[in-house]
Amino acid sequence: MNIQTLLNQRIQAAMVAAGAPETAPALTRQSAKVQFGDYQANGIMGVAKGLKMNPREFAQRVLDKLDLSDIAEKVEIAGPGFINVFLKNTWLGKELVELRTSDHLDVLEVSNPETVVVDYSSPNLAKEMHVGHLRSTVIGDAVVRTLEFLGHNVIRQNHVGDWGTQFGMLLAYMERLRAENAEISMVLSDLETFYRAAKTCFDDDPEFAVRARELVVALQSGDEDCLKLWDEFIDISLAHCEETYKMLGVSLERKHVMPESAYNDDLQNVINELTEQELLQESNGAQCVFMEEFANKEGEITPVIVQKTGGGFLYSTTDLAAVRFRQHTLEANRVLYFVDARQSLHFQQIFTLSRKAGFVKPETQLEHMPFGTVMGSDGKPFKTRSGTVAKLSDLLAEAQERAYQLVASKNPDMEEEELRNIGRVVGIASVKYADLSKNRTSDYVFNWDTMLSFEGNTAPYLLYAYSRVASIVKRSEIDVTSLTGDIAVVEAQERALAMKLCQFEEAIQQVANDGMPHFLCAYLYDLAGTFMSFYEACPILNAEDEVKNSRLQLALNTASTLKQGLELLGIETLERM
RNA sequence: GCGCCUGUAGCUCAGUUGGAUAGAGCAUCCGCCUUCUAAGCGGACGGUCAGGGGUUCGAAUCCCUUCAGGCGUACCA
Repeated sequence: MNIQTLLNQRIQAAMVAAGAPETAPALTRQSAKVQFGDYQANGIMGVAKGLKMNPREFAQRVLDKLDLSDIAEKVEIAGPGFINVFLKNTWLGKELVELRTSDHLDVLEVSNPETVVVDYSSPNLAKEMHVGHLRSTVIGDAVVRTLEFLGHNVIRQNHVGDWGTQFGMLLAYMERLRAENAEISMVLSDLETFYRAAKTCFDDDPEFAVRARELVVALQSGDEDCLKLWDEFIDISLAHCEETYKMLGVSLERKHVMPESAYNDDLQNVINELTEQELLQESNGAQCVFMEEFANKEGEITPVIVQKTGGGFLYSTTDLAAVRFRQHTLEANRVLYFVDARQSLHFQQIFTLSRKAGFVKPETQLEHMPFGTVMGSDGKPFKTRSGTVAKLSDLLAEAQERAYQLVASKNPDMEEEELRNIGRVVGIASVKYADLSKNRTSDYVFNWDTMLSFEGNTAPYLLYAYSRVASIVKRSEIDVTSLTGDIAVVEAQERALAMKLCQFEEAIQQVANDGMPHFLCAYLYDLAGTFMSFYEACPILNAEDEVKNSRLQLALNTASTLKQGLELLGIETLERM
């Protein structure tokens, strides 16, 4: 149930009936304050102006055409011309019974599912995943889960970097180790060390550097031995990624990997098509596209280089090939790119060029979902104490250890095994939630203490709230599937909780539209807080039968909404903590 | 130089696309455990929304400008 949409449609229809143009927006929103009711329509003033009418007078005409008596107990005109809607408690109660008996939290699957291609995570396989990959991976995964929950056809694309000059260096080092009869898979168990060792050889040993360059050429010309070596490296590196995904609880699998190298055979075709369409222009030996959209005031254009002097291709070329693939083979209606904000210009260029070249249909949406940088407390990009970029797996291990210490200190009597599991869930959840709960586009400061705190908008608080609800449901010893009867919304805290529960769909709709999971986080935090207040004020298990039955259903709805919401964020829940 | 992003309470962050008296958490202070998990709840304090100008019924939000910071800007990705 999406109350906002429902009210918006009905108010808008009333506005049209009252003489507004068809396109006039009702702008129905959740009310800013309790005294303004549950929902407010903000569109009246703007429309009245267009009609050259007094806004309050027009609001009255709209009310004359608006019948909300089935769901609202009061609809009033307020201020300069707002329409405030106060929903009926009985209606909320009925909706909550719907919610409880629905297997989908009463969220309607979209009637027109889209094929949404989501490009996220996309680490470079030359190195291990580090903290810089956290945001794309975690945010992308939350959006993917949300889109799927709403019924869209989602195609994950892990556009990993598996090609380029640095692989020559890595392959040369593998070759050397092999000559020394070292066990390659063992040496590659720590990719970070491996990379650094290879780099040292490359910098210090001229012979090695020559060999590295030879291997790049061999690799790109399809030399079989070289490809075998490369395959082996890629396989091990991907296995590292998968380990991290598993640890993180991210839904990416091997089948979602669509590496850069997969487009190799298509790159020349991209150039050919651009040539045919007379979009290409040679400049300083490179093949470029000059688009007036990227001109400055003096008319100087920042070009897109699609082929280097000497014939080599670039990431632009690969991205263009990927756009074509996603349109023509995957048949995307919408393509989302969860990539660092620093690549904004690059994507603007790729998207604009893709349209000019007809690589996508006009109605296909290409959306860059940029995100900010994870910062240290010094305000600079997050590093470890030693000053290196933090490996993601190390970071996650530390999170679990820190959470374990916390949990163990609060539960001295708990079994070690359970403590470890709670530590694992809370630690991972804390890192993910700290990231997800911030506005995607801004930078944020990485801070262990705040993310692991039980106070405020944090994973521990939400997990605790969930375990509290779960505990109530369990203690009731009632087969919850057999619950029947009405949900009576009486006390203020019951009403606040009821209202929140009915707004789940609105929150996830925002996540799907804008690719911003922090809307769902804010919602869940609100919901948890509202439940806590209800929990303090309204006894559940000790209440009389009918009240108990009603409140238990409220608790049950809270539990399932929290659980589902966290699941959409890719966060596990705990029945006890 | 040019372009993009950011600037909101002492700190960390929201602010539903232009709506009503700008909201949370932390910190500080004051209350609440013989009843369902106090890892909790209730309350208080705290603001020139970086500065200035403009647009209009109405601006943290849109436009112009100044300042401060970050990032990008022709053959890395």
